[in-house]
Amino acid sequence: MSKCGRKKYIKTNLRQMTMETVESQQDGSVTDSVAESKSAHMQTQTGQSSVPTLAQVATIAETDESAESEGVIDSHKRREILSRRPSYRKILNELSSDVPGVPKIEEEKSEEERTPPNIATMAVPTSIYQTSTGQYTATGDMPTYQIRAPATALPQGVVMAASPGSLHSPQQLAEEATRKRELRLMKNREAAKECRRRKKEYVKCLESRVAVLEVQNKKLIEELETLKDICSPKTD
DNA sequence: GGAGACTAGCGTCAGCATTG
DNA sequence: CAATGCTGACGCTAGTCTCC
Repeated sequence: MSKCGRKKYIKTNLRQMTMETVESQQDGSVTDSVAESKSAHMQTQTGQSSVPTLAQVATIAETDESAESEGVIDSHKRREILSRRPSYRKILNELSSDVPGVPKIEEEKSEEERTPPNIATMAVPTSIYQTSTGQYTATGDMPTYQIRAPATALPQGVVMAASPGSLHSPQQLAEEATRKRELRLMKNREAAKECRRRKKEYVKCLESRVAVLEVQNKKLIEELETLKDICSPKTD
């Protein structure tokens, strides 16, 4: 980032942080979801609790209006509240079982089988659209993009170490630790990309579903009006 | 045209879930 | 039960928009 951008960023965040601080100081309870999530995350930094989802945060904000602080919630209940929701893949697949036309997010395995290794493929963004009959249709370019990290694509300088038993010196151990870290970071990087892709797909799917339901709702309302007219003809 | 606001996307960390 | 996967949150960067 340029220095200008960096400055902008800091300023923006300072403003947000200030506002959050003011809010939390004003009423003693956190109403801002962002502030809530941030504070929750801070707790995780100190090893206190897990991170709530946005929806969960909203729920917490709603249900805990009367509660003065988190201390009121006993640890078990809080754990339930903060429990993790299923992955986007699961949610979308459950969704797809309700609505036959909704495309499933494909399993990792099949993606790998489909995509030759060492090849990064790019496709135009997935378009999930509805047909005139209200069915969801997924175009053929379902995998929005896939940048597969080839098995041999370890970062430069990262060498496949020998088995742990053959490591002797502290230096070797340090190198092994570094290598593991690099590997983990690389995998996590890819996982994060994939996760974001799925999330976008999931959101698109939900948006499509909303569109379909809105159309259906409109049609039903019109049908109802028609039936009303038929059943109660005007008496002039 | 410059400054600030807004947005999208990325890398990383942390912690729960899943798997072997 | 350790290793791995998944995902929310955070910090950051870069691009675009809007206002002056």
